[in-house]
Amino acid sequence: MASITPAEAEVSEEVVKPLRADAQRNYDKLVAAAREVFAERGAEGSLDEIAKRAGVGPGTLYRHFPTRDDLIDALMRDWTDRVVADSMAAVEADVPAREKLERWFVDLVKHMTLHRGAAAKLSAAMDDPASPIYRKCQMLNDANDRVITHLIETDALRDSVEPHQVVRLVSGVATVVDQAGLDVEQARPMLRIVIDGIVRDSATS
Amino acid sequence: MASITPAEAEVSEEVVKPLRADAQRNYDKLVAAAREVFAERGAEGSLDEIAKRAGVGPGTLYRHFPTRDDLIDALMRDWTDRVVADSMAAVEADVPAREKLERWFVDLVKHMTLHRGAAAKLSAAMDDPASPIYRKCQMLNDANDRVITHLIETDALRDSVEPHQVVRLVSGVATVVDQAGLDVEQARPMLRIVIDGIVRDSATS
DNA sequence: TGACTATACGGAGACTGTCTCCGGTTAATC
DNA sequence: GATTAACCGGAGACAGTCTCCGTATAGTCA
Repeated sequence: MASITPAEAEVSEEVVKPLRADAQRNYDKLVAAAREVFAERGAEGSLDEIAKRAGVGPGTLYRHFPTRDDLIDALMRDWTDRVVADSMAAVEADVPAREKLERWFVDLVKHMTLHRGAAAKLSAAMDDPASPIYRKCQMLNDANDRVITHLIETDALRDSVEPHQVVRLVSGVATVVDQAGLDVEQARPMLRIVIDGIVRDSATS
Repeated sequence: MASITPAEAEVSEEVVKPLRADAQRNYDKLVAAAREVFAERGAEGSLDEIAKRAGVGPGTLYRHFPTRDDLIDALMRDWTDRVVADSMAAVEADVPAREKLERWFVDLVKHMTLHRGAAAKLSAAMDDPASPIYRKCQMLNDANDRVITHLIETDALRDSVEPHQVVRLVSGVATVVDQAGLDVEQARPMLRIVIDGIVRDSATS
C-alpha cells in the first residue's frame, strides 16, 4: 500500500499537517476497504460496512471522511494520473483522428465506470464546484480538452466544437453504460455517433 | 382526478378485476401524493412520507405498489400518451430534418426529466425487461423509432443509423441534464452534436 | 524513561427510511 | 342484516447514516 496522505500529489495549495501514525494507518485501511465495498456493491455501499471491514468504528470513518464523496475522492487519488496519461497517449498516437477519438472516448468511459454509480457521481459533480470530487472532474475536463484541442488544431474537427459539450456528452454515454449495466464495448456505436458529430465531413466511415 | 385502474389503457393482456371503492380511492390518493413528493424531492423521496401525505398507512402503499418503480410506473400513466403525441408531431411537422430532430430530442429530454432522478431510472430500465417501467421505455423507444425511421426513409439520415443507439445516446444527455441540474435549453449543444452525427453530410450548419 | 497533552479512537444510540405482519374494519352481495 | 372476501393501518423489526463523548495512545520534552 502506498500510504498516501490527503491532498498529497494534489495541486497543493494548503499545506497539510502529517497524520499521526495510527491515524494514517486507519486512513489507509479505510480507503482499501472502501475500494473493496464500492467495487462489489457500487457507490451506494454501506459506510458502516466499510468501517467494519477496515476494523475501525464508524466515528473514525466520519472523522476522516465527513461525506461519502470525500471517501470517493480519496480512492480516486491515482485515478487522475491514469486519465491524464491516457489523454497524452491519445494525442501522441500515430493513428487517424477518428481512431484517436474512439480510443480516448473508450478510455474515458472506462475511467468513469470504475465502479457502479461512479459515472453518475462524476456527471453530477462536473458542474458543481462545491463537490469534493469537483477537482477530479476538472482533470477529466482538462484531459479531454487536451485531446479535442489537439484535434481541432490538426484541423480534424469542425472548429465550432466545444470540448466541454463533448465531455458532457461522453459522460452521458458513460452513465448509460453504468446504469444499464452494459459492457464498455457496447458503448462504441454511441461513441461513433458522437465522433461523426464532431469530425470534419470528409473521411466518413 | 381521473380515477384510473392499474393497467387500464395499457396493452391489456391480463384482465384486471376492478378495485373495491375504498381501495380505488386510496390508490388515487397515493398516486397524487407521489406526484407531489417526487416533484419536490426527486425520485428518492420517502415512501412513508407519500403514504402519510395520502392519509393512509404504509401497509396500504406497499400493497398497491410493492416497489418504488411500480409507483413511478403508475404516475406515468398518461405520460406515455404525451410522448407518442410528440413523436407524431415531429414526423408530421413541415420543417427541415435537422429541425425535426432537434424538436424531438428536446421533447425527449423534457419527458425524461419529469422529476429529479427520472432520467436515470429510465436509462436503467431501458435494457431491463424485469423492471416495472420497462414498458414505458419501450414506448419511448418505439416513439423514437417512429421519428428516426421516418427520417431514414426520407433519406435525411445515414442509413447505418440504429434508432436504439440514438435513444440511448439522448437518454444519456437527459441523465446528464438531470444529474447536473441543467436547464433543458443547455442540452441543445449536445443534441446538435448528436444530430450532426446522424444526418447525411450535406446541409451542414 | 516517565509524564504530559494534543490527537485520535470507537461504540452506544438517536434518527430516518424501508418494508412486513396481522388484528381489526368495511364494502359488496344475497 | 348477516356473511365474507377484500382491504386498512400502524406497531415494530431491520438497515443505514451520523454524532457525541469517555477512553486510549502517539509524539514530545525533561
